[in-house]
Amino acid sequence: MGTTSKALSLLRLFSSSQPEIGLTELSRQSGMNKATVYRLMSDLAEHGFVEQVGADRMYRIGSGVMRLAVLREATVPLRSIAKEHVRALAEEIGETTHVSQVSGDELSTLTYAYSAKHGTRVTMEDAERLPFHATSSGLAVLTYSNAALVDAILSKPLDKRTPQTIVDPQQIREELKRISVRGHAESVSGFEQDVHSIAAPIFAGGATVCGALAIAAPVGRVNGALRSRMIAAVQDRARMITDMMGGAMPVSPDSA
Amino acid sequence: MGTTSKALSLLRLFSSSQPEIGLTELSRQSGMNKATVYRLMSDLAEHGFVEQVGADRMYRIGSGVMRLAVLREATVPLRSIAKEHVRALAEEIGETTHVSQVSGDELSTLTYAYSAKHGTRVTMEDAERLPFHATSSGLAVLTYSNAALVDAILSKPLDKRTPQTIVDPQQIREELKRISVRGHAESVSGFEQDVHSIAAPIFAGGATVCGALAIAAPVGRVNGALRSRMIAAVQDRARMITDMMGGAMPVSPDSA
DNA sequence: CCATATCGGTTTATTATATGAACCAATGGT
DNA sequence: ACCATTGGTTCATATAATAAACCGATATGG
Repeated sequence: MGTTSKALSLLRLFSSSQPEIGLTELSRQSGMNKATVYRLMSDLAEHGFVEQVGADRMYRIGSGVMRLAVLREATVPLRSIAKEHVRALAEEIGETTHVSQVSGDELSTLTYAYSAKHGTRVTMEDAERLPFHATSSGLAVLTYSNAALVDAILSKPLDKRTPQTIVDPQQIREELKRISVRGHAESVSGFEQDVHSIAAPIFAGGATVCGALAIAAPVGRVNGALRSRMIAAVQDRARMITDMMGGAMPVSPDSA
Repeated sequence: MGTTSKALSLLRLFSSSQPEIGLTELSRQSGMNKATVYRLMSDLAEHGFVEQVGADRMYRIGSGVMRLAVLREATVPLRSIAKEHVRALAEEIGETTHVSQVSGDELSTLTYAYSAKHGTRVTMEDAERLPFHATSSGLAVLTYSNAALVDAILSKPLDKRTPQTIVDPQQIREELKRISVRGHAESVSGFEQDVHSIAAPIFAGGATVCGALAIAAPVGRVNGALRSRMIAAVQDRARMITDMMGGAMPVSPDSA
C-alpha cells in the first residue's frame, strides 16, 4: 500500500463512537508500526486533518477538513439540501429520517432528523458507516450502482448483524431487482433489531446514485397505513432532492 | 517533504474560484511531476477525498471529506453554532457577516450571511483563505494566538492587497496590542477596497482561539453610529459563540 | 513507595517505495 | 493535416518510509 493511502486509512479509524484516538491505539488498530503512525499523523496534523488535544495528546479530526467540506458543499450541496428535506420528512411522518452518502465503496450517514411525535424513536449516530447489504439505504444505493461496486460488496463475506440480516449474495441480487421495480428498498430488523426502514435512492450529476433518503421506525409502529405513507413520502422526497441536485433517475435500472 | 504532505498539499490548490482542476494543471501549480501527481491523486481518490468528474476527468473535492466533516462537527460544532449567529447578526446590523476558522497557520471562511437591507453589500466566497495581516478576522485571531504562530506569519513577506494594507510587522504587532485592549479588530480597505470590517475572536476548549466573527460593510455606509453598533454586536455575538463552544476569553492577552 | 506497564515520541540502519524523463493514445483547435 | 494539449503509463534510479530498540514521563498496583 502506498504511504498516502496508509495515512488516509488512519482517518478511517475515527468514528462517532471513537472520536479521539491515541498514538498507540492507532498503531494497534491499523496494524502499522508506532513510529510510522506517528509520522503519518504528524503529516496529517500539519495539514489540519487531525489535531492533538488535551494532556494525553489524543488525536481527533482537525478543522482543516471543514474548509474542504465547505468547498465540497459549494459544488455538490447534498448535505445542505438534504437537511431541510430530512427535517420536513421527519415531521411529516413522525419518525426518524436520514440521508446517507456514497463515497467509493462506503456509505455513511450525512444528516438525520428526529420527530418529537413519539416518545420512542430510532436513534442515529453521526457519520456512521452503513453496511450496504443490511440497510434499506445501502440496498437502495446498491440497486443503482455499477456492477463493479455491487460485485465488490457482495464478494466479501457479509456481516450478519441480526438474525434477520440477509447475507446470501444471490438473495440480495434478487432483492436488488425487486427494488429497481418498486423504486424503494426496505429492511426489517436487518441492521438493528426492531427497526423497520424504507429508503429511496438519490441521484446527482446525471444518473449516478450519490446516496439515499430513509425513514426508520420501530417495527411495532409500522402498520399497513403508515408503511404506505412512508413509501410514498420517501420516494417523493428523494425525487425532490435528486431534482435539486441536478440529477435524474436512470431510465432503466442500470447496472452496467 | 514527505509523500503524505505532498498529497495533502494538492488539496490546498482547490478553492472556490478553482473547484475543479485537471491533472496537468495540478502538476503545474504544485510543481510536482505529472506522474507523481497522478499517483497521489489516485490515492486521494481511492479514499474519497477527491473525485474525477466529466469527460475531461477533472478532479474536485470528493464526498469522503463530508464524513470527516460531520464527525468533526459532532465534536467541535463551530460551523453549526456559528451559522445561526452569523445569520442573526447579519439581520441585526443589516450587513454581511462571516465566521472564519483557524487551521494551523491558515484562516478560512467557515460560513457567512448576507442582509437584504441594502442593495449593495460586501460579498463573500466559500472556503476562502484569509490573510492574517490584512483582515480584521485575521488580526483578531492573531492577537490571541501563540507567539510561534504570530512570528511565523509576520516573518514571511506580507502581501500588500490594497494601498491601505499594513505590511510592516512592527506596526502590526502594535496593532495587536491595541486589539487585545479593545477586544475587537478593525480593518478599513485592508483586504478589499472599500470594505470596512470589524471582528472579534472566538475561543474554544479553554482559552485557545479557534476563529473570529466579523461584520463587513461598504466603507461609505459606516458612520460613527453604525460603527459603534457593529463593535458592540460583534463582540456580543462572539462571546455567545465562545460560550456555546465551551471556550473562554483568556484572562490576560496571552501571547506565550 | 517502589516496581512495572503503558504512554507519546525519537533514533538509525535497512529496505521498500516514490520519483521523473520519456513515451502513449486521444482530443481539439488552427 | 498538423501541432499542442490533455490524461495516463513505464521503468531505472534515487529518495523517502519503515521497524526495532530506546527514552523519559506518567500512571497503576501490590
